[in-house]
Amino acid sequence: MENIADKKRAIFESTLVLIKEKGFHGTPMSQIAKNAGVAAGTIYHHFDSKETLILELYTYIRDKMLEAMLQLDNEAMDYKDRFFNFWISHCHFYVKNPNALFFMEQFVNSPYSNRDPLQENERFQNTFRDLIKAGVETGLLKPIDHLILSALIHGTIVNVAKMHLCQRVVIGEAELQQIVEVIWDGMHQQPNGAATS
Amino acid sequence: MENIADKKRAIFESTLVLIKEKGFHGTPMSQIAKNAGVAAGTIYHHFDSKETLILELYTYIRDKMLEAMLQLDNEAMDYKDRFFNFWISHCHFYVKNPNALFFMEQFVNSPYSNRDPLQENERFQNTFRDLIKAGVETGLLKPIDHLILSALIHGTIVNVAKMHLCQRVVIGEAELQQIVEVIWDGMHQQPNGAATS
Amino acid sequence: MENIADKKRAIFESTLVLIKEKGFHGTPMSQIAKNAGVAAGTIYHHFDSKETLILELYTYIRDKMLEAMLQLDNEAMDYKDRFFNFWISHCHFYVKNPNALFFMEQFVNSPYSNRDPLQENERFQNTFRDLIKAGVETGLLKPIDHLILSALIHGTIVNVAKMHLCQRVVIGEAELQQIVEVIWDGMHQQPNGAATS
Amino acid sequence: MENIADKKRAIFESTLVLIKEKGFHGTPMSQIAKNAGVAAGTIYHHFDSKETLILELYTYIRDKMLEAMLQLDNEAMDYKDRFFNFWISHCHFYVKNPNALFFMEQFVNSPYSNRDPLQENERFQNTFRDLIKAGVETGLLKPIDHLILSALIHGTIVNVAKMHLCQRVVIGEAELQQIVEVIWDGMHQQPNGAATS
DNA sequence: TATGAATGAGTCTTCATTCAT
DNA sequence: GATGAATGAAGACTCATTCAT
Repeated sequence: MENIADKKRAIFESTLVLIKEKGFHGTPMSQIAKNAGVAAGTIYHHFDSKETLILELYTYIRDKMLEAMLQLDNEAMDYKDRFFNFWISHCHFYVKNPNALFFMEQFVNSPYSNRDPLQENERFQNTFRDLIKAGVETGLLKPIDHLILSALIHGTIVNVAKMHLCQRVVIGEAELQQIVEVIWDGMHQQPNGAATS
Repeated sequence: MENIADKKRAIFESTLVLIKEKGFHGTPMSQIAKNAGVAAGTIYHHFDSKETLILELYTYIRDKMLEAMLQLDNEAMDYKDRFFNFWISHCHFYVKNPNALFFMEQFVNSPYSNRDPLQENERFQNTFRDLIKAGVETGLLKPIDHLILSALIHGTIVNVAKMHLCQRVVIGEAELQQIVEVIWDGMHQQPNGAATS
Repeated sequence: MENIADKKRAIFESTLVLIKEKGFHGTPMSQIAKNAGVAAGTIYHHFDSKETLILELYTYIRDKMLEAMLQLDNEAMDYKDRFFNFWISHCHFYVKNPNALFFMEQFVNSPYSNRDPLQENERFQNTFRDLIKAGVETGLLKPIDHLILSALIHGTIVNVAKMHLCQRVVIGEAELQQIVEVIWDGMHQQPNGAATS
Repeated sequence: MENIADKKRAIFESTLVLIKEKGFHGTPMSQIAKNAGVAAGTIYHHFDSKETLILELYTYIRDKMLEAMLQLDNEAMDYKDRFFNFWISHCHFYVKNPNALFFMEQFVNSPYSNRDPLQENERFQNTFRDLIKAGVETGLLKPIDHLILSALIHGTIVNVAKMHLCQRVVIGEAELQQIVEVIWDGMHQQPNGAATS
């Protein structure tokens, strides 16, 4: 039976919607249950506590995100294309899943994230990190600690997605392309090693 | 009286510390009061509710941040220097006020920020926006919607500051310089109008 | 089928163990089921409710206790020996079945026992009462209401067994003998009718 | 102000009544609060949790009991009189405070009592123990471990009080006197050292 | 009969807010 | 204004019981 997985998914999605609207605190388990179409007690057959639910929801989203991002990726592709792909598909994911974006942002800035074992998630981190590292090692990206480059990339993705979702600017495919160009131009290293001044 | 302002400040700082540690939900008014050295009821002489307190705290921090950022700014300076200054002093502010960073990040991603009239804050936004707009208009920055550029800049500042505070990379003045260079290189438009490819 | 009786017994024993450790309240039906090796719903094929289960468990234990106590009894024996036997075998039962002791003590002091029809149990009461009554009637015991004498006897048995189980004193066979001697000396009536002063 | 102590007392008494009627489990904090004339939350200003409340209630009762028992005691009195006094005033206390009796009996047989530090209560234990020890040392009582004698005494007190309260026998002052006589006769040692056989 | 996932009423507990002093 | 005890609504969580399989 797919039932169990289905029920968990229903609870995840219900939680996601409510947390986006009301925040962690503003989202009672009773309402999560109601919106998921189950009884309050049922949640506790699948998750030990509200905290566990949120922690697992985090992992669930990371997995979905990774899947979405790998769909277009291909190690045989040109580095720059892979770089662009990554940035854009990550951004797309957030734009298409705004609840996920707001959840993630609340999560990483909340005390929950400190308690997270962060191991499952490493699969996501690793994939991303390897791409950046490779760029630095092959000299395509400037010689800067890959963690810093990641921070820069991730920061831009999230903020651009948020700006889009807040409807403050229209950001179509053309704009996205233009934006990644900016990121790339900043991180890219000229073949002769001379970064633009 | 300075007393009132002092008491408000004490409440603000107490709130800031607790929210960084425990999050909005994990921070009861009673504890804010205790850490601020006042009685629980006293907070309600200064703030209508917990929500008001948090909303005002947001403004309080924006003001402090603006003040910090304007200290080194000077309209007579070279554009690139002003740009660098802005980025770096903003980042410095967060690094020196980690509680403020974590508060702001929780705030902007919470349902609180949706209710914020966003008017007070415009002072901050305006100052920043004008700089970016000027860059675009004078052709020093690529011709991209200034809101997008702001998003990119802000995203990088916040994420670099977080990475620094999480102690995952050592980020000294040299690294900061190097990082803004990346941002600048990405946004800067070559005099001849040809952006790097 | 022996199966049904076996299953009931398994449920009884599981309940007994858990109630000793956790008390009535701390013992969920689900755990009783798990420790008994059956499903939660199965219990309800054998008992109408948790209350019924506990009420029947009470009877189950009374029966086991009576059986244990009658094993050494024999109407042909000397009265004093029967008296000693009763006291000691009752105490032995509790010492060998500490779970039963703790269950009974919780039970008789709980609101459950008020609802108990107390009929089944009379078999136990009767056997015991008859012995005491006979003692009074034959003048071997002091002329005191047999219910009072029973209370005295039962109170000493239970408390001595508890003291033993709490490991606060070592109580071997010699001590037991000495203790019943005390009880007997107190209740026994001198042939000449003069009770000790 | 006596207010705080008064409020605690009101909560204690409310708890006592309800626990006698409904048991630990059947007594919700909300009802304790209502019967005590306070709000549910108020209880938590005085007690950390339901468990703490019950633990403190235990101590509260021990104290009241000790006080009642010492009222008639006097070291200058004849040993036998003190012994009788102790037994009877203890029994009286239970008869006059049936709620206390049922609470104590539930308590000592529940998992709560295992967590009790049992230190405060030692005052009670010590007073009682000293009396018994003195009896053994002076040869007035049979040479049996004082813990065993205590168990016998306490067991009889509690069970006689219960029998009285269950209305199964009328136990007046004359009967009480007669009963302690039984206990005394059992434990007392003949001057010539020959216990009755 | 046996199962065990699902139910939802009921519990303990927290905490924003009030108000008499 | 300041205090902090009191309030009680609301939330997380438990568990006896049911019922479709």
